[in-house]
Amino acid sequence: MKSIGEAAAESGVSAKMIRHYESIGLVDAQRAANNYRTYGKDEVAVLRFIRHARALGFPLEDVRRLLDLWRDRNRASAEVKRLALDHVATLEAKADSLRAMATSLRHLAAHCHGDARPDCPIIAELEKKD
Amino acid sequence: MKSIGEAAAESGVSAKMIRHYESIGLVDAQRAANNYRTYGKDEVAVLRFIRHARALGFPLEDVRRLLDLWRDRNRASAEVKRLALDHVATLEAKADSLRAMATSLRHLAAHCHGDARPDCPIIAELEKKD
DNA sequence: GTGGGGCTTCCCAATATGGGAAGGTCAAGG
DNA sequence: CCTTGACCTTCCCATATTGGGAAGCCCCAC
Repeated sequence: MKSIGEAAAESGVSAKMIRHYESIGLVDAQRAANNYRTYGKDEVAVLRFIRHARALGFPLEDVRRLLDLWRDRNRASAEVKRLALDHVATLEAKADSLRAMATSLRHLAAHCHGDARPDCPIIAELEKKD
Repeated sequence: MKSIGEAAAESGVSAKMIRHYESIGLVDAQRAANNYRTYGKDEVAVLRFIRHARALGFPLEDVRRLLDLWRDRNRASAEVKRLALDHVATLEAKADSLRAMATSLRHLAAHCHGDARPDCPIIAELEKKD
């Protein structure tokens, strides 16, 4: 049985986050006689799973569903796939939005002298009346 | 002189946000005898400026600097340009990060049957040991 | 038995936006 | 004159995720 520090080192999830995930019901922890949390291999595997899902940008509520599906041996892979593709759509929408901002701003900046003079199309765009 | 509701309608910034921007010192408001906030054309122009900057993804701290530069008639456009291009870099980094997640996940999903069977490469990836 | 490192809980911080309650103000209309 | 409704005020709370830090307990090594 590992302490929270060991579980953190093994799973790559900070102790702080492990406690947080427990507080929102994503992970379980046994308690030793001294009230310290203890973790077995299963819990560490859950933590690693969460870390991987987070690395793919899944919000914690999605992670919760993924964990449920993971534990469900009778899951339909269709459900996992739907969850994943919905998330992909969300990611791509956000990426598109950010890239659109970047492109607009880059165009504006391209026309800015960028010297000591005050006039600047970026500022001009921001102060437009529409 | 406009009320906060009128300033909101004219600027496209919600009354809630106008109050918030005031609380963090981005905007100023005069008070009428009844303690209601009042706004002139200048303040509405500031609010519009903020909305445009936010639409380009500038965080409020950047907006604060942009407002200072806007008000400074002796500004060097180089400063505005640097701020903008730094922000563009941030936006593109985030967009790239999101797109990388989307691409990985899309590849995983492409190999998922997506039927009633439980086995799924997405889940398999998440439970990997590394 | 003391020091240090790890553990506990609890509060606060950041981001930006909004919901909603409780109460003040004002104009219109019965 | 009084009510009603629309607008304003302030204050608290919520969202999502991660971290910093304090105060205090636990245990091992020296």
